[in-house]
Amino acid sequence: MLDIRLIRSNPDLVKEAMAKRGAEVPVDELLDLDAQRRSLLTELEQKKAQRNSVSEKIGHLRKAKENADHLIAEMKELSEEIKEGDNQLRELEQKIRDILLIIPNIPHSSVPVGKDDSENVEVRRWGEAREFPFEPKPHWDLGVDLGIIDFERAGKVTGARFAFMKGLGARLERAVVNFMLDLHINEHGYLEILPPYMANGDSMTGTGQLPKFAEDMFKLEGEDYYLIPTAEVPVTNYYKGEILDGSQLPIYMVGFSPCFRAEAGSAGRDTRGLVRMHQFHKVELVKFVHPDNSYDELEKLTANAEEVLRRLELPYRVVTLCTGDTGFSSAKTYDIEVWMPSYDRFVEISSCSNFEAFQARRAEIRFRPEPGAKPEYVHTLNGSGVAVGRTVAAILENYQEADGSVTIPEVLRPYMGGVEKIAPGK
RNA sequence: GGAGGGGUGUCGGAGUGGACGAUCGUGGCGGUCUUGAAAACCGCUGAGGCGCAAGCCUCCGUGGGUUCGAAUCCCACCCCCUCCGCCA
Repeated sequence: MLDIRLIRSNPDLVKEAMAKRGAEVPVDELLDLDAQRRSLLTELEQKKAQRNSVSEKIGHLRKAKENADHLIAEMKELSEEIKEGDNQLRELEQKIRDILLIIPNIPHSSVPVGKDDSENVEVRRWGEAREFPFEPKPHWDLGVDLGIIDFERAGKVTGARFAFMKGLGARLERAVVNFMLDLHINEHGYLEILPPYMANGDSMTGTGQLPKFAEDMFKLEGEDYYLIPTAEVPVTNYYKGEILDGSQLPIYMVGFSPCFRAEAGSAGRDTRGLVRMHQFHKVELVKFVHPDNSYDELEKLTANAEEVLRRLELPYRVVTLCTGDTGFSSAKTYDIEVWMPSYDRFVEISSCSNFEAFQARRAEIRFRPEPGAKPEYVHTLNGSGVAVGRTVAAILENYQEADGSVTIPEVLRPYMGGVEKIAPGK
């Protein structure tokens, strides 16, 4: 959510930013509603001040056993007006909030202007894509042939875009999770969080999934509970409505959770394999930081996510998303893309964003810079550290051998009980 | 799921229709005293909105309602605690 005061004082800046994103936003309507709200508020406050002082007077008269009927009659009328005004005000505020909640964040000045993902800018590359002396298999064939992934039975038991992981496949997934968590906890200084896997509508609004992206989520019937699309939701909302002590910042948290996504509108895309599932695991990095250094924190967070791929020795690149491709709540996003041989291109495996005060304002997460000072909004950041299913897919594909086996990356072997290879027929 | 109790400021805990944005204690900050510290004493100490300011308005779990006036009365919902049931 943007600060209404910014929109009021600098509407052109906001319009320009929205144009860069390709977003249609009714700024003028908003300003008109805001002006109405402000004049109504002034009028109402005057009336309330009068009501308060006269009501007090009535109290005094009553105590003194004097007659106050004429004042009461007068106040009855004023009260009616106030009630009506309050209703109008509530309506206006609702309309204003409804609009504010669908306005995306303003892109940071360093974000390249562009219309879609074709205009994202590569900032660095790491590792070399392996040359295969044989035709590499896609991970879904490898997984099925090795007997470690079963898509077909998942289709029977649940439906499309689900999978069973079996045997060493399940173990590999678990190893990847533990490796990532240990790295971020022990070496990068994050606090481990195991969050709830459902969150209420208010939390979903806080991080920006609602109201615009309801169709992307699974909702429990008859409840205000949604399956989380990412641990970002529960972990960021952990401090919802709170005022933190400035000395606590920065706060680093790493949450592991399954993620549930309806994938509405992606019918026909990535229908095979582990890349686009209704349920997948993700290790998510979340930061609450001082506004002055949130961009340094974004660089560090991205580096923390990259470290996962370096240790797994998976080739990747980092791109800065352009204005048209940057997510709704984000001011700046780096995507990390891993090399996927079957796609013959890089595939997104992490998305690292600085939301500045956008989420903090929605979720009311503030900090007090100094004892006694006024609270300010924190800046929130998050990034996948990284997506587990896609990591497993990338390992299978990049580490496959001509005989259909898959070598386990060195760093994962301790987590696999020393297993070095997953071979067919085992 | 059933029965009962409860949600008030950092925390504890008063307050059952008007002088209560809220007694008191506690914690925090500042000061007096002291060689220093502790103790004692004095003062300050929630959030938000509008305003240059003075000041005004709103907020006692949330949302409605009654009333000239609501922390206080009524209704609904949420959360917490205790007991029972059921489970992992």
